[in-house]
Amino acid sequence: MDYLAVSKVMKAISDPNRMKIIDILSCGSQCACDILEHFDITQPSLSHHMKVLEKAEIIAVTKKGQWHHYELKEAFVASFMESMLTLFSANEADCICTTQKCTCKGENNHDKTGII
Amino acid sequence: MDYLAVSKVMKAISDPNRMKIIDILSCGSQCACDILEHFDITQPSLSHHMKVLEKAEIIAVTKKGQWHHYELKEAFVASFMESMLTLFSANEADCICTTQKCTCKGENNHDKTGII
DNA sequence: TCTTTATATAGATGGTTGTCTATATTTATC
DNA sequence: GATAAATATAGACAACCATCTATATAAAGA
Repeated sequence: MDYLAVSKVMKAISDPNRMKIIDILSCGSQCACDILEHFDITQPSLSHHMKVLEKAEIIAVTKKGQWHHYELKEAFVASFMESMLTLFSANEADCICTTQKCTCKGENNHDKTGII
Repeated sequence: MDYLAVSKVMKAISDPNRMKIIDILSCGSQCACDILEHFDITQPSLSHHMKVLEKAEIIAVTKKGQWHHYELKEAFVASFMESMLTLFSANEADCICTTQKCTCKGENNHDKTGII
């Protein structure tokens, strides 16, 4: 698992305002000026947040005249949820506990023999 | 949805090293010294990371003698995955687009009439 | 072309964070 | 009790980040 890559995406999500933006966009696409009305931040601050989400490939933009319409990328949602499932699941096939040497002095759920 | 609360938990997860710790613990509980061997950081740095995860109620500790055994909290995994589903899903019943006033000049998926 | 509206960029700033070294605390063992 | 091992705490520091004000760009309409 590419921890750095996934953590970059998570950091993009884990700001309260950006999380709210995602929640808003989960209902359908909206332009920046509409999104802004849900917040108490300035327009440049929102612009910054949109850039962060865009760079993380969480949202996509389509420009119509002066309006920039943002939408939540379905592909992102699917791949992110799968990453979270992988992270929290004990998948012994490619688990870090089996692929990396484990010199446990304590307990380890993979080795009940106490040899390792 | 409590964006601040969820974002605090996400911030706790979204460090590459802490994410790796979670991945390790998803295989079963381990003590700090065993976890440390997977990393290139110092012991105090790991101790700091464990505190962050503990404070976010992502992991739990049981102390046996000098060893502190850490485990991933099942309750956290369940509630976190549910939060993510809520975040990404368009739940029109309590969606922010319907509960908050929306003065959209552009498009909005909840209102096809163009009145709002 | 001038004005208005929507969005982006530049630069500054205060706060947060991940890491380190050094040291303390706690527990087991000799 | 002295030593060793596991973990925690204190304090420092560089890097990052969310926000702001001020300004620029781009598109639409008068």
